[in-house]
Amino acid sequence: MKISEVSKKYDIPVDTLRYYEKAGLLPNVHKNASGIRDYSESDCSWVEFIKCMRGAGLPVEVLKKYIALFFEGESTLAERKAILVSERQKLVEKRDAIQETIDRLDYKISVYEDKIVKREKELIGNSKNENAS
Amino acid sequence: MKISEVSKKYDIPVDTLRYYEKAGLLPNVHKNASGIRDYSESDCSWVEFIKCMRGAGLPVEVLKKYIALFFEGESTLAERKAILVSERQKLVEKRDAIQETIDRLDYKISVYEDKIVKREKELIGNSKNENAS
DNA sequence: TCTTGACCTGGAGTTTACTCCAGGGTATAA
DNA sequence: TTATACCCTGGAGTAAACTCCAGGTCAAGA
Repeated sequence: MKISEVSKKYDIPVDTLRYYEKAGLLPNVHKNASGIRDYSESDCSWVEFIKCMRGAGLPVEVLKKYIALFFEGESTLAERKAILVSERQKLVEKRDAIQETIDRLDYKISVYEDKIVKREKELIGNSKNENAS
Repeated sequence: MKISEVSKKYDIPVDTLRYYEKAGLLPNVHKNASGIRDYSESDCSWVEFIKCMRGAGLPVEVLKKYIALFFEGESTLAERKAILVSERQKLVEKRDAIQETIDRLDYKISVYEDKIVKREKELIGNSKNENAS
């Protein structure tokens, strides 16, 4: 698969795909004789994984470390798991912080709705007065 | 309240508090004759609000706009509400993306646990063989 | 009076994650 | 065979949100 196809498939700019590779997130993308990338199925799975993780905000550095450990083999299983557990915990905290903010916004929005209705009523009242005077 | 007290109370660096002010998030912090900031109760409420919103990832620019509208008065109620609704929606999407990633990590972590247990068993097996030979 | 610590400003520097660009090679359709 | 579209690299540029620093003011305690 060529880079433009991967880009389209996962909706990631080609520059970003090259950047991820340079950063060490895609260590195994094969290049043909004239230097053009040819993404394998496995490369694509990694792209999809990276997209998901980046979408949740995991740092590129963390993904780089994880992926490097992955390609070191079985001896790194425990360390890889530790990374995932730690990042999972951070995501839970982030999700909860976001949820609290959503709840707070919900409340504020409902207050705004009340205020806006009230103000509209007042404006109608005023315009009636204007017409009457 | 002096800046260092606000900093301690909300766990926000003094430099960040000054930065927020410069960015327009705290338009009303009073300064005494010698130019030293004195945060009012109301300023503190804004600091707390900003901390919550920034913690969920709302951009400084958006907060700046919201706060500017707030100080313009009642005529901006609808516009302010629209900002909150729009940001709320983005947070919901973000929360859901994070939740999906958490779920995915949970699955991966459970797979890792299985693999690690399996590998430990094999290692014990090998060491038994070693002892026997 | 002197020193210490907290405060001030304007502006430069840092970090993260892209994003863009110049300059150049390659393949393929007309 | 020539134009067009796509690919490459290395490196510079950008955006957001801080974070740090130099150089200076000011109040209070020894």
